[in-house]
Amino acid sequence: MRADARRNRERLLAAARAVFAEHGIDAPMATVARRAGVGVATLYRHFPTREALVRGAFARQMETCGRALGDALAADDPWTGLTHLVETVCALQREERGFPAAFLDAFPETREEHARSREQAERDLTVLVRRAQASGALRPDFHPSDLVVALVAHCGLVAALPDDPRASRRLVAYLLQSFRAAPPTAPLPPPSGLTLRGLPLTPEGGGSRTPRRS
Amino acid sequence: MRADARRNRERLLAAARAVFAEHGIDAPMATVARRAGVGVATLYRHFPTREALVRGAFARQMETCGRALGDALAADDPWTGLTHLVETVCALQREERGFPAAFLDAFPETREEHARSREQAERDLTVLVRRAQASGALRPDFHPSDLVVALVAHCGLVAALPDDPRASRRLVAYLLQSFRAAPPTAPLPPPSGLTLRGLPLTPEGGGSRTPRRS
DNA sequence: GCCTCAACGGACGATCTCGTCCGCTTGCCA
DNA sequence: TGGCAAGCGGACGAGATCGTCCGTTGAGGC
Repeated sequence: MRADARRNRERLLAAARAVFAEHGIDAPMATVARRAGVGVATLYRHFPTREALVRGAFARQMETCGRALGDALAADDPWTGLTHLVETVCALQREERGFPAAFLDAFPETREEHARSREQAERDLTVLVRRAQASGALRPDFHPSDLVVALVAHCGLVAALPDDPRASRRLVAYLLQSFRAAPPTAPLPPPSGLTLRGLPLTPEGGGSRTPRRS
Repeated sequence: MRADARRNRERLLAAARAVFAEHGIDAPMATVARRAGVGVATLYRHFPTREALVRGAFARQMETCGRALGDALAADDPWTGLTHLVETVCALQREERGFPAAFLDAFPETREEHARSREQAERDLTVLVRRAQASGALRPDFHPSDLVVALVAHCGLVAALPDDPRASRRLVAYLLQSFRAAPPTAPLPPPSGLTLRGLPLTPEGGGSRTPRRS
């Protein structure tokens, strides 16, 4: 790859993050190109689709999410691991503007290519949850899919209120406290059964569709 | 108003709900008109802006949300009232497809016209929270803005996963349990201080902007 | 230093959506 | 029943975005 091509690629990614943060991930491709100081053709040459650009722009964040699950499993105390996992992912969503939208966009459908690593992540999460329950810190009726529910809800919150880190922190605190085992609570409704499809808890986990808001 | 005009208006509202549910509230106006079996001009005559159409389509839901706060205040037990409030609003978001997006769209900025009734709602909510805390059921560090946080987060969840009522119910249950006063929990981060601006907890509360996703 | 081709840029046609304009239709009152 | 104005429909021009095509440029191997 020629030096100028590499340079332009980096410029495009930085411009994409800036533009997505400011105008949302539906911002015109031409805006990103202009911000990067290149022509549209160059943008399309490097990233043939908007999805490829989004994926490229937030690749680092996706990877961080992916590592977070591994770190959580490796932690001495499973509850601490789970807590760190939730806080890491939520902090990322809070801090990188366009990321929550990319995260949500990535969620609903993902190519089957990454099915293998997703299944692994799924198993890891199950193990983490079981261990945390066995340690007595996590409530016994917690279901792995509850983590997905929590992350998607938090994601929706920061997408709606990107200027309010306090709201995010507050929600995370409430959720983590309600996950904690406590003596006598009312039974929960049945778990949602959501899987990790597309959730970037695995390093490759990225999205494919570009759904409109519902 | 002529009979055919009234009929068309109703048709348009029904079509709008159907189309918004299926394609999101950004669906082309022409699609709504076609679904209603009328021309675009008729649509624009009845609803000059997309916002007016959205507002009209979900007016009943907005009103229900508005009443819910009054009902909560009137309830014998304030905790029961608060619980009903949250469950009513969340059930509405869960059941009417396009409503969560409309709700979120309505949120960030609202005309100052309704400032008065919003302030009233704000006061009502504060009273409700104080009463529930005095009764011992609501945790003392709960802040009225936490209700906004919870509703927006739930809204984001159902907007992202409109086909999964179980996820919604699960989140609501976790949140309500974490709001409940319990002996010894870690201190929460500072409250977000969000207000009810635009949240349709007051009968007139509707939105004005059409923000893109962030 | 020269030459070649990878890489560039921006114009352009296609597509989509918006909101208005204007001639026609029809409900309703006298 | 007749007339008229409220109401209707669809064509249309403006504006925005997409993604491609093609002539030009300059990076890097020799």
